[in-house]
Amino acid sequence: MAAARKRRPYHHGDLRRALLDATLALAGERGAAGVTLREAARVAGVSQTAPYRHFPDKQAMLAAASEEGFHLFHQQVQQALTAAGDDPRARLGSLGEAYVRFALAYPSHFRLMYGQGSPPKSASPGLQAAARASFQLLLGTVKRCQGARAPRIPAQELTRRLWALAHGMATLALEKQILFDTDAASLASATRKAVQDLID
Amino acid sequence: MAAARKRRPYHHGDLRRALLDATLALAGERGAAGVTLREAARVAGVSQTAPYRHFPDKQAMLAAASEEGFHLFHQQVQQALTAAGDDPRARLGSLGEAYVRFALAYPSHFRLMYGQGSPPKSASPGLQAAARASFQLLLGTVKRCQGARAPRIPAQELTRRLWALAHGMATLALEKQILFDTDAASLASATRKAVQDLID
DNA sequence: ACCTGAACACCGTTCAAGT
DNA sequence: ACCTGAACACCGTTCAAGT
Repeated sequence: MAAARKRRPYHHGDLRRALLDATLALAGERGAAGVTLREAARVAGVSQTAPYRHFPDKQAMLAAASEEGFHLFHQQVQQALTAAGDDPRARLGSLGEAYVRFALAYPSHFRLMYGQGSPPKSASPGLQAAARASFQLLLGTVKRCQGARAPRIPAQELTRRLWALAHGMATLALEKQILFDTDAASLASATRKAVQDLID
Repeated sequence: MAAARKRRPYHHGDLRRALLDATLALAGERGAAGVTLREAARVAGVSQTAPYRHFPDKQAMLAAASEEGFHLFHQQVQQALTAAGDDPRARLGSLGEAYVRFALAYPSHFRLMYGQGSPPKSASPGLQAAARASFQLLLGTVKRCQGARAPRIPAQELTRRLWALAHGMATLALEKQILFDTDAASLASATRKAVQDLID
C-alpha cells in the first residue's frame, strides 16, 4: 500500500522540503524576521503562491522549520548525554555544552526556535509538541542528576538556572556581543565549566 | 542665546520624540521587527515621509530608540548599585536583579536593544557608545567586587557567566518560556540568588 | 527648515484559472 | 492534486514640490 506514495511528483521533487531549506537559508542570513514567502518561493523556483499548497500561511512555514530545529536539538542533546556516561556532574556539563554547541552549529534553526521574529509555540501542534519534548529532556535530565546528589536547590530551580545560563551564552554569542566573540568550541567548554561550577 | 530655541515649532511640538515613542509602543506590541516607519508616522500624525527629516532611514530610528534603552538601563543599574551598599556579594546580586527588573519593566526598550529585529550596535555612533558604557558598568562592577574577594575565576569570565545568566532569565521570561512564566519580582529575586550562588 | 504626495519596487494573501 | 498570474492593501525609500 505504501507503494502508492512512489507516484511521480507533479513538478517539483519535494517543494515542501525545498521551501523549508530556503526558509532556513534566509533565516541564517538575515534572521527569522528577514524570511520572505515570496523569496523562499523564488529560491525554490516556483511562483509566489505555490507555497500556499504546502503551508496555510507564512507563519506555518516558519513553524515547520522551527519544529525541525527542536527535533534536531533533541537528537543532539541525546547523543551528548549518551556519550557523557553516568556521572551526574559530567552529564549536566554535557547538557550545557550541547546547548551552546547546537546554537552555534545550527544558528538558522536556533534563530527560528527562539529569535524574536520566530513563531510562537502555539503556531502549530507539532511545534508545541517538539518544544515540550525538548523541555522535558532538559528537566528530566536535571531531575535524575539531582536524585543522585545532595540537592541544595529544587530541580526546577536548577533547570531554570542552567537553561538561562546556556541560553544567555548562546544568544549573546549569536548577537556577537562583546566577551562572547570567541570560537564556538571555547564558548561551549566555558559553558560546561560554568554549569559544573553552578552545581558544586 | 539658548532663548533662540524657544521659537514656535513648525507644525509638531517634537516630531522626533513622537516618532521614538511610537517606535517603542510598536516594538512593545509586536517586537522590534514589527515596527514600521509608515505606521510610526501615522501614530505621530504626519505623512509617511516626514520621518526622513529626523532620521536617515528606518534603522536609524530603531537605533535611536535602542540607544535610549541603554541610557535608561545604565541609570537603573547605577541606582540599584547605589542602594546596594558596599558588600560585594550584595552588589553583584543587585546587578543581576536590576538586569532582570529592567528587561521586564521596559520590555519595549529591551527588545529594541537585544531582540532579533534590533539594529546592530554599529548602526550609529551614539548607540555604540551607550552600549559600550553599559558593558563597562557591568565589567567594572564585577572587577571591583572581585578585587574585594578571593577570586577563583577571572573577572571577565565571571562577568560572562553573570551576564549570560541574567540575560537568559530575562529573554526566556520575555518569550514566556515554560519555567520562566512567574511574576517579575519573583524572577528578579531568583536571579539575585542565582548570581550569589554563582560566586559563593 | 520642515513637511506633503506621487511614484517605484517590494511584501503577504486571495481568487479565478489552468494542467 | 498542484501550480500560475492578476489583484489588493501593505511596506521602505526617492524625488519633486510646497510653505
